Amino acid sequence: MPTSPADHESEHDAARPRRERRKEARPGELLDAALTLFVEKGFAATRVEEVAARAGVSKGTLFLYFPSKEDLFKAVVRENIAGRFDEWNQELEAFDGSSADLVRYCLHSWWERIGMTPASGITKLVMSEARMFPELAAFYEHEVIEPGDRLLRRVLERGISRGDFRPTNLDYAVYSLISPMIFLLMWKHSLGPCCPSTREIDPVQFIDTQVDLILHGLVATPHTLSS
Amino acid sequence: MPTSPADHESEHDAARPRRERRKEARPGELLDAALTLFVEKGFAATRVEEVAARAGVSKGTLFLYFPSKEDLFKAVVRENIAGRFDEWNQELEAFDGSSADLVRYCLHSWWERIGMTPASGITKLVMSEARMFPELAAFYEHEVIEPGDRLLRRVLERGISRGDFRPTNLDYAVYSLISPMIFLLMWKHSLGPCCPSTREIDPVQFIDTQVDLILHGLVATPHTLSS
Amino acid sequence: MPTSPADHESEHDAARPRRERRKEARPGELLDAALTLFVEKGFAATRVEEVAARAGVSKGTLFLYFPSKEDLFKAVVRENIAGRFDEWNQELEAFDGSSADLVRYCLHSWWERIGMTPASGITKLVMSEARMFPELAAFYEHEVIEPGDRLLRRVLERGISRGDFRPTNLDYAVYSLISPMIFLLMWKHSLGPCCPSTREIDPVQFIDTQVDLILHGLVATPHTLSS
Amino acid sequence: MPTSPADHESEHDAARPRRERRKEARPGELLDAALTLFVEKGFAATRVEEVAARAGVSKGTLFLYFPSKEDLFKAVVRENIAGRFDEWNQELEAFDGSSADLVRYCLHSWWERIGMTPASGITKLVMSEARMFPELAAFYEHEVIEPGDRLLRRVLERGISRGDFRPTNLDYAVYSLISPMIFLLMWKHSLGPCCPSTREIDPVQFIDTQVDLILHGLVATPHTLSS
DNA sequence: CATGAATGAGAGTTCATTCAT
DNA sequence: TATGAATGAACTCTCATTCAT
Repeated sequence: MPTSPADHESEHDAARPRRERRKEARPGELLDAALTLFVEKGFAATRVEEVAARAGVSKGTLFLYFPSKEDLFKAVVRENIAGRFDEWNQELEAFDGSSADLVRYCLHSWWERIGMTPASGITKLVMSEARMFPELAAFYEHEVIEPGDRLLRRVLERGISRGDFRPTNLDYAVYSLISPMIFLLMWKHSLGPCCPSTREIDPVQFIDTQVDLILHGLVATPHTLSS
Repeated sequence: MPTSPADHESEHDAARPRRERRKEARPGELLDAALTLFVEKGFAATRVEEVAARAGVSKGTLFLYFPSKEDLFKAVVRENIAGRFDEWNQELEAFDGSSADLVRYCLHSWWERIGMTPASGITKLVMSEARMFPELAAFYEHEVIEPGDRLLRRVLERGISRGDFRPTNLDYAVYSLISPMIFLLMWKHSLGPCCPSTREIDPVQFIDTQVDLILHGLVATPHTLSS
Repeated sequence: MPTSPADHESEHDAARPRRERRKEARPGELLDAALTLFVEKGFAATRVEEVAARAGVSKGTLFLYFPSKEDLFKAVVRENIAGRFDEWNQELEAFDGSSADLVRYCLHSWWERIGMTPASGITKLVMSEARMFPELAAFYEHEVIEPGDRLLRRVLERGISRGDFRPTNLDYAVYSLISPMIFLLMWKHSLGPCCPSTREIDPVQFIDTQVDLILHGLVATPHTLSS
Repeated sequence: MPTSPADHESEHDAARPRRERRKEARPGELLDAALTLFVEKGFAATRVEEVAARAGVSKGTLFLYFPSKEDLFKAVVRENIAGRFDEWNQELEAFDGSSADLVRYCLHSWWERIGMTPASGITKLVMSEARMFPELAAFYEHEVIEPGDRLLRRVLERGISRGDFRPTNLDYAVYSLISPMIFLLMWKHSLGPCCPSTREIDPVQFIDTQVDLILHGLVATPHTLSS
C-alpha cells in the first residue's frame, strides 16, 4: 500500500503511541496553543482544529476539556491572569526603598513577569475582543484592571504619605502608569510583529523614560508651564 | 473620472429633494456603517448583511461597490486615515507660540479631530486586526504612524532648536506622546464601553496631565532620581 | 476543460436555471420533503441536506426558510394537522342520516382524507418522536387529539340523544373508534412497508369490520358475556 | 455453552454477597438500560454512554459485549421478544372454558405479562424504528407478529369449531384483537407520558370494552346495519 | 443600478468506536 | 475484563458571494 499516508511514519508510531494517556497535561497544552493563536489571529479567526493541532491532539479531544470554543477562550483568560496580585501586594508591603524606586520596580517587574511573556497577549486579546465578549471584559476588569488599579494607587499613596511624592490626583497618576504598559503591549502584539521594518522599541528603555517622566511630575515642585 | 460611481448624477440631487437617497453617497454610507461595525465587533464578527442593512441597502449592493468583505475592510481603513497631516504640517509651520504650547496644541487637536470622533475607531480596528491583515498594518504604518512620527519629531526638534526643550532621545520622546493617545483610544473603544461601571476618564484632563508630565521632562533641568 | 464536473450538463442549465426565484413555493416543497423523510427515517436519522436535496434546493436554502432542523420538524407537524376539524364539524352538523351511517362516514372519510394520504405520516411521526419533543406532543394533543376526541364524542352523543345508540361510557367508545385508526396508521407507516411479505390489509374492509363491531356494541341490547 | 459471558462465575456469586456486581449480569443490565432508553428516546437519540452509565459500567465495557450500537439495538429487540408463545400455546391447549373466556383471557394475560411491563416498549420501539431497521422489523414480524397471529387465529378457530363463534373472516377478526393492544402500547409509551393532562385510560377497562365488542361480533347473529 | 434568493465551502460540535493501559 | 482518553467522520448551521431578474 504505497499510497497510504500513514506508512512513511509507521516506525515512529510504536515509539510514540498515538493514544498516550496524559490527561493532566492536556488542558495546559491546549490553553497554551489557544493563547498563541487567539493573540495572533483573534478569537473568530482561530479555528479550534488549529488549536487542537498545535497542542498535538485532535479536534474532538479539545472538546473533552472545554465544552465550547467560547469556554476555551474564557479559560485562556482565566488561566493567564491568575492572582499574581497577591505576590505583588506582598512585595509592595515588604518594599522598603524609596517610593521612586518602588514605582520603577513595579513597571519593570510588570514587564518581566507579564509584558515580555506570552501572558501579555491576554490583554491585547481582551482589548480586541471586548466588544464581542462583554461578559469577559467585565471579568477582566474585575480580575485584572481593578486589582492593578488598587495596587498602583497604594504605591502612590505610600509615596505621598511618606512625603516622597507631592499630593496629586491619583486617578490620572495611575493612568499615567498604565498608559505606557498598554502602549508596549499593543506594540508588541499588533503593529510591531506586522511592521518589522519599524524602528525597534527597547521596552526597558521606554519604561525607564516613562518612569522618569512620571517621577519628575510626582516629586518636582509643581511649576506652571505657560500656556 | 468616469469610473467613479459617485459622479454621473450629482447635479440632479438638488432637484430631487427627498426620496431617492443620493446614489453617489452609497459608498460613503457603506464605509461609515462598516467602520462602526468593524470597530464594535471586529472584522470576522461583522456580517456584510449588517453593514448593508445599516447603510440602508441590500447585501448585493454592497458587493457592487466592494468586491469582497476584505476589500471593504481595506477601503474602510484607507478611507479613514486620510491625510490630515498636510493640514497639521501647515499648522505646525505657521505656529508661532511656545514649543510647549505647540505640543499641547498637537495632542488636544488630535483629540478633537480624531480621538473623540468615530475616526479614532480605525486605530483600534487596525491594532485589533493587524495580525490578520499585515498588508493593512503596513499601509497604516506608512500612512499614519510614520507621518505622525515625523510630525511629532519635527515639533520636538523645533523646541530643541529654539532652545525651548533640552536635547533628548527623540524616539522615546515621541513614544511618550503617542502612548497616551493609544491609551485613550483603547479605553474609548474597548474596555470603556463594556465596563460602564468603571471610573470615567476625562480625556482632556488626561491629556493635560500627560502633556504636563512630558513637558516637565522636556524642559526641566535633568535631575537624577536615585535608584 | 474536460475534467470540470459542471460541463456535462451545461446545456441543461440554460433550460432550467439553477437560481429560479420561487420563494413562495419553497417552504411547501421543503415541508413535503421533510414529512416524507421524517416519517421514513425518524427525526434524528434524517439529514437536513437530504431534505433540501429532495426539495431540489441546497442545504443553505433550507435554513433560509426554517431557522433550524427542529423548527423544520415543528413546521412539518403544524402544517399537516391544519384544522380539518372545522370542515368535519360542519359536516357533522349537516348530516341527517342515521347515527350508524354517521359513524361509518367518519371513519371512512378519515381514511380518505388523512389515513391514505401522506398526512397520516404525521401521526406516526409524532408517536415515534413524542418523547423527544414533548412540546410538540402537547401541541399535537391540543390540536388533533382533543378536537378529534370532541368530534367523535359529539357523534356518539348525537346517536344517544336520538335514541340510535344506547347510553354508554363515551370515553371508551371513543377509544374504540380511535384504536383502529392508529392500527392502520402504524401498519401503513411502520411494519407494513418493511414486511411486504405480510398478508395485505385492506383498510376499507378493516374499517368496515371495526365499525360493524362498534355499532353492534352501540346499538345492541347489552347482554352479559359470562366471564 | 462456553461462549456465554454469563456462565463461568455464577457459582461464586452467593459466596461474594456484596461488592463485585455479578459480572455475568452485565449484558442483561446493559440490555435493560438500553431498552429503557431506546423506548424513551429512540435509537438515534440514545447515546451509548448513557446506556453504559445507567448499567453502571463504562462506555468501553459496553463495546465488550456488543460490537456496535446497532448490535446492541438488535440484541435488545431479540432479547425482549422472547417466545412466550410456547407458554401461551400450552395454556391455549389446556384451556377448557368457553371461547369467549379464552379470548378475554388472552388479552388480559397479554396486558399483564407484556403490555404493563417494560417489555411492551419493544413493540413501540420496533414500530418507531422499523423503517430504519427493516431487518429487525422482519425479525419482529417473524418472531412476534406471525406467532401471535397464529395463536389468535387458533383461538378463533377453536371457537368456531366448537360452535361458540359464528364463521367469520379470520384475518380481520385477528386485527380486531391486535388493534387495541397497539393502541394501548402507543398510548403508554408515546402520547401518554408526554401529555399528563390527558384523561387517563384504564387499560383493563379498555380491554374489557374491546373484548365485549369483539365477542358481540363473534357470537351475535349477524344483523345488518343499514348503510 | 439594485435586489435578495440561492449557493456551498467551512466552522463548531457530537458521539460511536478504538485501544493502550 | 474493564476503563476512559482519544479519535475523526458526520452533522447542523453560518455567511460571503453570485446572479437572474
